[in-house]
Amino acid sequence: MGQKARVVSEALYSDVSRAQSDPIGAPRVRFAPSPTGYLHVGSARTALFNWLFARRHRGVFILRIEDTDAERNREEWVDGIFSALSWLGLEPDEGPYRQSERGELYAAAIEKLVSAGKVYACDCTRDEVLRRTKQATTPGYDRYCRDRGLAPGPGRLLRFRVPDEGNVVVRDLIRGDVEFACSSIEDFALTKSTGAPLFVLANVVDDIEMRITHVIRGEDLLPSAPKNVLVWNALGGPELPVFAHLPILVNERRQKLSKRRDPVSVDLYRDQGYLSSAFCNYLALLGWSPPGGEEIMQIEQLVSSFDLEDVSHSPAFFDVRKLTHFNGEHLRAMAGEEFVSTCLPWLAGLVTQSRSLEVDAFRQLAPLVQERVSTLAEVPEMVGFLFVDLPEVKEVAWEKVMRSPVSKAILDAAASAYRCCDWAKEPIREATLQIAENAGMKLAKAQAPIRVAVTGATVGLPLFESLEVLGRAKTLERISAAFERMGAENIVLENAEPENTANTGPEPASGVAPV
RNA sequence: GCCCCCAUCGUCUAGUGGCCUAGGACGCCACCCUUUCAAGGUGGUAGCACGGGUUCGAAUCCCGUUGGGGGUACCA
Repeated sequence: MGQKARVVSEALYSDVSRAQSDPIGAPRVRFAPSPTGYLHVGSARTALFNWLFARRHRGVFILRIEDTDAERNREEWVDGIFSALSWLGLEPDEGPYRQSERGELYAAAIEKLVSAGKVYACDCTRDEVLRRTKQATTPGYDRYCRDRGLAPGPGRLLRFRVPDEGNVVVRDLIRGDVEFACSSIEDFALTKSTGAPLFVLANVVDDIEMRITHVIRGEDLLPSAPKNVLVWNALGGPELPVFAHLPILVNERRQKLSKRRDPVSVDLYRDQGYLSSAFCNYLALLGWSPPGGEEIMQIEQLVSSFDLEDVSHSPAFFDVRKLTHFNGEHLRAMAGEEFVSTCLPWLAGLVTQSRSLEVDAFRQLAPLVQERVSTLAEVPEMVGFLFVDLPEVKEVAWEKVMRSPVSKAILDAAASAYRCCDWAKEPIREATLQIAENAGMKLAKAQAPIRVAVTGATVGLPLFESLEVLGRAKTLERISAAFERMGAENIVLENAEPENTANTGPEPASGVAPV
């Protein structure tokens, strides 16, 4: 942050601290999305920063739907935004306001600007403007209608009369003062030719009316900030708001996240099993870093340490791998019961018999699941073996460990040992260890065929705990099913004696892969 | 084209002139732990875009270059 920015922010922060003891001066911020059907991750980050700032300084977080464009205004388009915000826990203190319901305000503002001569009517068609722009000296619109004295009316849009000289200074908490020469700003349109208000107008009218103190938004809006300032002053608004233009979020090609090729909908992450707390945590660290350095934080910690002056300047890449790591951390930080109830909806598709029985089985293994998953979506696969009659054995798993006489011998031994041992984790482990020793193998290697027979996979939850919860009957049933399949595949049983691999040729021992 | 913003490991970042031999986190690699897989622990990998200044001293301040990005609608 440059020297200028620091000076500016110090001045503003003294304002803020004054505001804390004076509710009338408390910061008022707004998140102002347009209806898009879903919440974009970049928008979510903007909403989060606004919300955090408001919470941190005991201010007010306002939600305003910028739906002045009638063609893009459908009710379901806003519902998606509401539900995503609510999932994230970013509930507004005021609103939602809808610009489509605030037409009188804009009409009054237009009236005011017209009578003050701040705007003028223009009846140029887009083609005409485009054609003339090419040889014009001014940027954009060539001011053709500026002095024609056209009366406002149907078919004529209203343009802002940008001063010929001077600069517009945008005070930005993150970037310092940004100056724009008036000569580089075109006479922009404030209304459509139908008279309908455009974004630049409605946005400023509402910010004034809602007494917004801090405009926190994406950097892509920085070029429109000088226009906002111009209109604000023309409207005779009170003290200008302070801007804070957040660095944008980019993809791996360093371009603004696009809905066409990047996964940008917040819903997508919710549906993939990410926790809103982890999502907010990760989003907060995109462009901001906590003074302490500790990255894994709950929402309350975010609120207590957040500040706009710690926001960085450069675009940030949305890295789903780091998000996933954060999610795992948040999952593991949950209380056991909370983790169980959070998982339940993800298990709904697996329920076969008695729900309470299955929930109970899941609850027993949940602590082991909890430290192994990084998204909720991984849960069903991990415990699926509990809820079926016979597991679906993955072919690669079968190929890898079951095509061996040694494996068949282990299953054979396990079948008899498991028939009589006490059915609990420890005795099962003891019995299995005995089998391994008899076969001259490590426990790690010997448990593999049992795991495949019982769960269908080479990796999974700790085996003996899994067997205990599964129950003796199902365990034996699965082992014998695997045993029979091996018979059908002409895998012969051999002695469970310790073998001398040097003499038995290349086949047997190497047939069991360590898993 | 014009206007504006930005520039530290692959990524997110700490760094506000000496504490920097540049710190942390994700990822990756190795080892430890271990009933598989994770988790956890330990260690490692890798960076100040370039060129000029200012200064006793620059990742840090200034200028320029280069590179990247955003904006440029009767969308928001």
